[in-house]
Amino acid sequence: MKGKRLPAHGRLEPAFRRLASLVPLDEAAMEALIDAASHARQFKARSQLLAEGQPLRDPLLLLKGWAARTRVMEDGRRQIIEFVLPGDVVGHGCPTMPADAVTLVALTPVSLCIAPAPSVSSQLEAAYVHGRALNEAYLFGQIARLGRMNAHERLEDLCVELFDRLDLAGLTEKNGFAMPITQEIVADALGMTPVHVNRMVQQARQTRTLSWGGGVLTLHDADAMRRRVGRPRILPACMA
Amino acid sequence: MKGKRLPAHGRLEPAFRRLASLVPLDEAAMEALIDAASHARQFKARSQLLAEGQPLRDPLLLLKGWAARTRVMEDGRRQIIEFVLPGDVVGHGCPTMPADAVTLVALTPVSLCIAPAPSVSSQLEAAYVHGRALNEAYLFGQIARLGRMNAHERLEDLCVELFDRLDLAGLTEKNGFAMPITQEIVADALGMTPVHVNRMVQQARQTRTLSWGGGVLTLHDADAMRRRVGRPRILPACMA
DNA sequence: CGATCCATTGATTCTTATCAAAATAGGTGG
DNA sequence: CCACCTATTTTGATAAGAATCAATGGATCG
Repeated sequence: MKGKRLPAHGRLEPAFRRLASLVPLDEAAMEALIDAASHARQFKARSQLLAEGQPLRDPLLLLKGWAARTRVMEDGRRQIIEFVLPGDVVGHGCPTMPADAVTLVALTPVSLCIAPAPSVSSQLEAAYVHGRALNEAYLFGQIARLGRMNAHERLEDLCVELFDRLDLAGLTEKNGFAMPITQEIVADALGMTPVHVNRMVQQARQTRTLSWGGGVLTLHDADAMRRRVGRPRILPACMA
Repeated sequence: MKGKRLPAHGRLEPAFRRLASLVPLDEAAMEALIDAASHARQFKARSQLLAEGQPLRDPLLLLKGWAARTRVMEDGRRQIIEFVLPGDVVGHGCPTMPADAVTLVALTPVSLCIAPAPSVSSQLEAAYVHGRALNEAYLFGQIARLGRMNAHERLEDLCVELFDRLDLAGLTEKNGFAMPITQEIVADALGMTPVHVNRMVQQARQTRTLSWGGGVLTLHDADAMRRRVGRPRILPACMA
């Protein structure tokens, strides 16, 4: 397969585009990705992609749709640990260590494939490393959000994180992006009740901070918001 | 150096003992650890061990004392992302990616050394992998704690986590352990105010759930507590 | 002995959860 | 295209949980 046959960067599959944003990928990497994607599997929303504590043979690459790692308590309280977006790799950590007590669920219809082995290209490996580092940073962000921000700040902070993450995959347009999840799911991520999320959304709409409707979320001033939540944009090293 | 010269398991340096709990270590690993520890550096409480975003040449191994990764907001709010305890390795992630916006600070006087390269022994490498996996699980635990538990549960959950983690390093006695940090620091970890932490501690004392005083924390029934917080004990794979 | 840090207590306010219900949107089959 | 069903969003009223403000008491350490 020749380079000519690869799609132009602007039209890349979002998941590939995100990886290529982290580290420019060579042809070997692209071919491996395209091959892996050709064996992708589809899952319905709400399907459990990975059971709690299930050991993971191969790391998975999310191609399309949104997923989340969640933890559910006995009484039903649910916490989303992290969102998994197109281009994210899950299960890089430790194949032998199923201690996580965390489940991977599809939040929307999802397309998944096995992540090509890092050995096919050093660029691909570097992209994985950077991806892991970014995801760790997002985890830290989630902790700070839950621990030290109020409801209003949490919502803004999450919106900015989602925007920045989706932007790496080319899944944003100007100041907005497709937001395929419900307020209830946002509540599960932010450690709040759906009712309160709704109130915060109302408030943000009134202050013209954001619009959210019809499955599209728009940040009216992403930079101002980023400043307000004290979160410098998290970028991979190669773009800093 | 011969095996005979190695200290008996029961008298191992806690940091080594923790690593050895994850994966039994061979002589090469032990020697590398002992050698690394001989170049350890001491730091005072509150010293900043790693500045925000500073790239990390070599991963560090904490030998003695407690540290924490923290994030501080502009207005002074502080969140402890995770505690770093003896035997924990910091900076394994991604040497090239300083996007973290997280700082490593000593909570007590601390002794640190450069973690021996995993290449010295496959057992050591495996121990690192398991250590990373455990630490990721602790991170997830922290998120669920902050997102979905009330103040009382958070305190209990953290106590159980600390107990289990210290136990791996042999730093517990029966049901208790040395607790070298203040309620204010616990508050920073639990996303609460020091005042409220204090109230929860009072309450836990009255219900004879725990004792905390004179730098020692005792869990009167760790298993019951573990059940109450719905947290199966997190163990490395080799001990499950 | 003063100074400082930490733990503790009380009074009050603010935030967020909870409960209940109405309105809206989306999807399906007729 | 409509009627209907279900999921989601929205609104209101109230209660619980945690923060805030303000002090006091107890240690410990030069």
